[in-house]
Amino acid sequence: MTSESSKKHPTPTRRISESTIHRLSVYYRQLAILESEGYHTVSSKELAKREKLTPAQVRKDLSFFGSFGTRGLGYPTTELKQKIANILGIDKLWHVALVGAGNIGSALASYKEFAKQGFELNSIFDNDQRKIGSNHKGITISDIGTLPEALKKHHIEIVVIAVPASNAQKIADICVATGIKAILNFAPINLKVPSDVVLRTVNMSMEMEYLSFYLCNRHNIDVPGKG
Amino acid sequence: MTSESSKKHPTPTRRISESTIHRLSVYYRQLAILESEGYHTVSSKELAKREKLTPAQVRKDLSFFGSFGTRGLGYPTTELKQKIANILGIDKLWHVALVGAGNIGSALASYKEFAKQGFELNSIFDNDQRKIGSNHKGITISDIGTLPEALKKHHIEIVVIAVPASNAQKIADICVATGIKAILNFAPINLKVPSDVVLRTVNMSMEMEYLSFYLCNRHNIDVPGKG
DNA sequence: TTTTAGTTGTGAATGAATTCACAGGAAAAA
DNA sequence: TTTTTCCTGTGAATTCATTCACAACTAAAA
Repeated sequence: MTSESSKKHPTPTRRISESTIHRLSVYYRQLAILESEGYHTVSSKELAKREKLTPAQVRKDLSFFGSFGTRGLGYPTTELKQKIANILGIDKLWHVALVGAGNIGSALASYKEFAKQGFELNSIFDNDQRKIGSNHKGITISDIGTLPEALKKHHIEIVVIAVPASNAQKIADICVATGIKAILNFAPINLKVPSDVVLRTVNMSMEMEYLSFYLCNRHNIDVPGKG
Repeated sequence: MTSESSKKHPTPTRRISESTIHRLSVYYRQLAILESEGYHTVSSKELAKREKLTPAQVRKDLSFFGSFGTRGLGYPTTELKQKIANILGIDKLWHVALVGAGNIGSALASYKEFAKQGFELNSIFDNDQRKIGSNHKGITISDIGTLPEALKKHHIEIVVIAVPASNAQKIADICVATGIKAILNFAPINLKVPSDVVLRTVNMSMEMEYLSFYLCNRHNIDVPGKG
């Protein structure tokens, strides 16, 4: 961590929309590309063009967190990338545990993008005796019964749930009871967590259903994002 | 398909938001649960309570597509579920192809929820000679070079892309050229497709980044959905 | 030095999504 | 039959997100 990254960005006074946070992730990726292409600065216009957004949107999103640009010049590529990393909290290492070593869990354990962004997966849990003790990409699979103590011992901050829908709520409850405040859920079920715990659910069937709706309706109606 | 399901719902006259479509998927799942619990009717109040939404939101979402309820009574559970299936287009069989039989691709091929919702995965493609010809859950993995003709031959309507980011755009271009109008992308890259093709991208790193942002900021600011 | 071209940051205007509030209707109780 | 209770469907009001439009500033050219 550089001294740069530990400098705090101004605390936003207003509610930040989910869309804005999502776009910050998008800007971060595009800035990495611009950096690799040798650009030292980038304008909101160029950034917007590359992501099919409006320049005003880019500037407004960034303005919630501070003034990072120079009038007449644009934004310094590397510095802005670093600032966004700081805003998103990805300029530090997060300790992540994975629960469920089935099909999706195994795929996630092998997913290299996580590590690249500072998400360190160092614990995997399962309830299948045949899997417990075995090695997956250098990580030993632990008994799910040891989840509470292991979460504390390894200072886990984020739990990825990839167990069948029928077990997911039970796992979520254990995580919440152990003090976990962030859960990424792949089970196709609406988990209930307290309001101070942030939950993101990736439901692949629902993504397919969106595509299906569009295929059925694209001749009749406008669809968002399809100017 | 019943005669019920082929009856057309009224064409919406106004743009339907992504959020509304997403919530229709949510209602659909909750209606299946209510049905299994023996409820013949359900009020917008009850449906809202179970999904942490407002009753007005539920009624408004449904009203874009027609009048499905009875004043004083609520909505007929089974019938409404069927109507939503019809709106979403999941009361028919969709032909789906998967490109990429790596970690994520393999997990998706084994994902049972797809088949349950009428998404029939009947073709898998890869460029790895060791995988081509082998069997995955009863589906032979084909050479990616045969993609264009195979998409036509099997009447594929939806393509799931699960190849590395570096190859994803190339695959998307092939799909678009072959006439595919719906793509579900798992590669961590912003694919470019024409405006008449619907694209959904699932980027797991971005989901993690959202959690990270929340963990960093929950003490300072409001976060959407966390009243 | 002055002018011109370029770009940010932000209050105001606009547009979109959600919630309110109530007329209209259905069923059950009185 | 009449009254009461319940619930939908929807126009209006409100809240939230995006876009506009321009003052403020920078750099480079004249």
